[in-house]
Amino acid sequence: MDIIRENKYMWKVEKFKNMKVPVYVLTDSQTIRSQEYHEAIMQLVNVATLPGIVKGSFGMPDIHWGYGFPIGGVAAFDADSGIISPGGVGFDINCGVRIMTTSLEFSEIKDYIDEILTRVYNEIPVGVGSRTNFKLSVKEMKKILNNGVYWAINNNYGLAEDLYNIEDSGKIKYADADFVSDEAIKRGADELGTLGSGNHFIEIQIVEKVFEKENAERYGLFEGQIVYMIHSGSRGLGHQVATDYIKIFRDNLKDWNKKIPDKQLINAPFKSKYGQEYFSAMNAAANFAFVNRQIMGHKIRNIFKDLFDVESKLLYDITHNIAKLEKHNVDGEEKDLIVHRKGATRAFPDQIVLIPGSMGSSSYILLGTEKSMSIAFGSSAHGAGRVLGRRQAKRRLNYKNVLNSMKEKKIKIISKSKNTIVEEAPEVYKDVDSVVDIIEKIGISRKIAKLTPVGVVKG
DNA sequence: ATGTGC
Repeated sequence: MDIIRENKYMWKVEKFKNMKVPVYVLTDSQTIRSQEYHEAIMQLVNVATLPGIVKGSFGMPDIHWGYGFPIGGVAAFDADSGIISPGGVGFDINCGVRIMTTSLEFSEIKDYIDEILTRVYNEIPVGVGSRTNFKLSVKEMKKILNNGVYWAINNNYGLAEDLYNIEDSGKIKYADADFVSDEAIKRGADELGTLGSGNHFIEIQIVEKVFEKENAERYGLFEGQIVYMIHSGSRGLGHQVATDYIKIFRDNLKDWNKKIPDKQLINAPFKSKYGQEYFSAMNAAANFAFVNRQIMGHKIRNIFKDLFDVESKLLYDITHNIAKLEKHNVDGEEKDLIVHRKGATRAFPDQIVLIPGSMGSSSYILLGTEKSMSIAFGSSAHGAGRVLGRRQAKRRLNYKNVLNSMKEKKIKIISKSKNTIVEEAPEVYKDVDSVVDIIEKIGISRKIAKLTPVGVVKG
């Protein structure tokens, strides 16, 4: 397999064998040859063989191996002749990031970080299997799955204005709860407003640096400001939807999937019965995830209101695990496409892009660009990308050292699991600053603000 | 990511 240089930050694998389009990887010359890239690029090659794929099989700078499709991959399929695949979305449907801003400066809250973290930890269930102590009825769950954040606003979990600041207003219209299994609904019924574990987090952060003053001001951002970020998804409900439809496709679309180069790329024609049913269920799970982050954001907003008498503003909430029906210009022709972004963020012109770091490392607020539309269907990266697997992390790092380095950086942390701390330590990820620098140099997003954590809640 | 592994 030859990887050729297309330009300074774009690499190409020409079509060979059954590939319908080339592979394009957006990154610099240092990372392109690394081991974790090699596996991911092989997966992008496999994706390039799938029916109806348009233009290219794209890798963002943070790509690494995932189920079927790599994490950090973007692939768009013709809505009429193409496919939809659960592996191209990921198990955590609508895993995403929410950022909320306050009018506070760090100096005003620096003595209260522990108190904020303790209250967040006490009021929001975190960790593996985190549950609320109430169970929603099936009827209520279906309302949530169909109406997304509109349900939350109607039930006093937030302000009406929040709807303007969520991707798709927190409600994807193609959702249909009738295609979500009883089992998935059951799993979700006591998981609404819970963080989960792994790379999910709640952080209190400082705006460390503003890059574009005018744009920062437009969004009410200033250096020294306190903001908070939530990184979470659709919990067990989304996981169950993915599991259910992978099985449904296996049971019912055996012939259709005969030629896929990897079993994990199992898919359905988008316009088919099974394709549409997965699309409806996936969007229902996406709405659940929007509400999940809405409820956590609302609770933290109330904690800040109670402690400091300030109102927080939802700046933006974005997903980085989803397949979306979008119109894009391909070779001068407007086409309806089903754009799979798995560990990739939509980055339309002038739209907020959020890139979360991990524990000790920084997070970023960026803006999408016109140029991103002409590269990978208006997409950008979603994080730093792992360099160490969970097992490797446990072998090379230990809990005390990770905590000490957090302490040296003056970052407070509350966590449910020692394992998670080691598995999600900053050292386990690529340097987020360099990933962000690359996406800015490529031109798919522009930096608006860099955020540094002062307090972290982990599962 | 996940009531963490078929």
